Amino acid sequence: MAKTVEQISSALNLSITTVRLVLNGQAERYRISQKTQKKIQDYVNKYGYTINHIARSLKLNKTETLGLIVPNLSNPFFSSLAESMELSCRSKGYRLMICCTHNDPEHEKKLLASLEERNVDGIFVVPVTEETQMYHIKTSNKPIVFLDRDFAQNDSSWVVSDNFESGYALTSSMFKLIQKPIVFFAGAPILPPVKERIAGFISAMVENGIDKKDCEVFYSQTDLVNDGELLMKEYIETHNDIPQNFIASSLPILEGIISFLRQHLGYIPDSLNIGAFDEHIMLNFLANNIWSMKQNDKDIAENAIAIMNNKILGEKSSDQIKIKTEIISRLKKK
Amino acid sequence: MAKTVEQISSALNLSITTVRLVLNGQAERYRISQKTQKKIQDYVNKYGYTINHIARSLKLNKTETLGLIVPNLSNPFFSSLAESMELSCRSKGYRLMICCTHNDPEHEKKLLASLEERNVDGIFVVPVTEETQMYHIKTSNKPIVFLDRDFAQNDSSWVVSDNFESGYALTSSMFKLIQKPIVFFAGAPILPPVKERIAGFISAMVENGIDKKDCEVFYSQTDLVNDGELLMKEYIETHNDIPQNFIASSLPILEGIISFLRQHLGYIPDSLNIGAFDEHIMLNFLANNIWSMKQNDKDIAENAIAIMNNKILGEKSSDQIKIKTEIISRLKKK
DNA sequence: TTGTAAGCGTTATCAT
DNA sequence: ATGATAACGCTTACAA
Repeated sequence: MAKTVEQISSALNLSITTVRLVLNGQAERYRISQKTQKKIQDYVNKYGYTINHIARSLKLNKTETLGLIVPNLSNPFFSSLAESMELSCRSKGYRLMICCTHNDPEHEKKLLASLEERNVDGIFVVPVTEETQMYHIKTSNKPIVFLDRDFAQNDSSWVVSDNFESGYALTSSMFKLIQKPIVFFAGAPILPPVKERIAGFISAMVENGIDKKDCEVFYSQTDLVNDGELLMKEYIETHNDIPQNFIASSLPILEGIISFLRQHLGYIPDSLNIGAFDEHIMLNFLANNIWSMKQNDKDIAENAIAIMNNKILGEKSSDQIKIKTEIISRLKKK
Repeated sequence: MAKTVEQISSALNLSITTVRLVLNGQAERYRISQKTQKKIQDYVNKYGYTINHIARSLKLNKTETLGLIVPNLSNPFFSSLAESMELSCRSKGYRLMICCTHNDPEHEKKLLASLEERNVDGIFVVPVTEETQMYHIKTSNKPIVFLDRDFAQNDSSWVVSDNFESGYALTSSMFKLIQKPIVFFAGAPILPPVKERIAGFISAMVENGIDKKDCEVFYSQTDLVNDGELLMKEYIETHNDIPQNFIASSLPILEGIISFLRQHLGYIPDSLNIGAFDEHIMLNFLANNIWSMKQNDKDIAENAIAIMNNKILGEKSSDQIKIKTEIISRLKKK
């Protein structure tokens, strides 16, 4: 199978050019005779022909492939982002190579290098640290669009959610119902989205008459399930009680918090009012009042690929786009 | 940046071969002078060098890249499978290209063709239908390892979970506690895993003295959230009641079931006993007794890549491996 | 110790 | 209407 053009042409006693012209649909333009066309078509129908994209890439110096580097796929936000990115890329005629860094900065650098070696046309990155982001900006010679977060605050291109607004809206919504202070469990406050969500949270609290020093924020190191557990543990140790109203800065953090409660108490009190960043249908599983801020990953993906396309086409735009989030509330029926 | 070997050699007035030898770590073998080596090293340190993997691939006819085709990434099982696959591949020196079919057979065929055009060294597929699986087997000229399901029942290579045993174990475990008939909500019974899980379920029920005709199985078309909702709707319409004890054939189906209950009743009765295929930490969110069968995606990934490696090395093994699953039970404290 | 040259399968340009 | 050929950057065998 998988004849090359060379094989086809020699089998049919035609020149490579002739075969290529009909294979590339330029038969009419060059007025290749019907007979020749048919001969070639028949042969291809019989034996098949799969173009060698590698050779094509070498010649044209483009691969029609883009790279996506995310921390992981177990965070549902990243997996749905990856899925949306893959869809958007394909609709623009690109393949997507998805890689995970597992939060390892060195790994992230190696992945970027490896994508460049493979000559992808452009790279999307959810950077793990400020340092890696700066490194990529400095060393890469491919178009880069950063996703989900921007540490750099320079003229690099990025598409992120409007996290301040998101934190503000979530907090306001919750406060309207519960009228009480809310605790914020923050995964990794080094991450700009977390920082901004906290800022939005505090801003909304203050606006609702809560003193800034009464806004409790618990910090952790990373955005993983384990840290959610530690955060809740820490709260319980310091307060000798569980928090009635809280917000989790990401789904993995929430997963950890709930897991810890389940272990600690044996159940999840359904009186808790819970706010969450990122939406997931499994939030339905909770019996509580629950508000979640859904990021619009389709929108993020489409904007990101549009920017990338511009860059590839040589327009040196350095676009920076904030995408609106949407609140989903699930309230108990009384 | 990104000098090519050609550029380096002409800049330093050395031959291409010389530069290449030191870049490929063969300097000692060919006794390149220290001075020359240093000159090259310094230059590369200063200007950088990223090998053109595309050109290399064209010459060597291998890309060190594998393809993975899954239905989607929103099903947490597939996203964690993809993550594990990516890890395993990388540990063996391969890149992984992840693509989603969104359950579209034609799409699946196109993706496979496109991976072949890109000359990947091998392809992992979670096939959507028997027809596509057969098609791949017949038309592909790359090594293929099927994952999660095998429709073909011939000598193709696959790695799947032991789904009969999985269904049997889950049902037995649940029955031990509840001693009552259990309802099975089946996503897409055309899928071999679902079929086998049902067979295991029935086998366990019968063994526990339940008459086979009292084993209720509700069927649907696909494995998506929407079908879970329809299944529960159908049950409620025919029984005028909700099922006390049930099993969902996949997480999306369970998500649909729970969502429907939440809409229909306004809450999830915590008396329900729930069995689920595939594990997810968010099952912690449910207040119910819940048993889940965890597939060992790391094991699946490692076996799959091992088989692939053999195939690539030319050993015509057609391995077929069933991976054990593990039960996770979360029982309410009394 | 260093250099030369063929070839991988395309594309693109120029001849016939 | 069809054919010949250079070039993309790499590997590899062989020559000097």
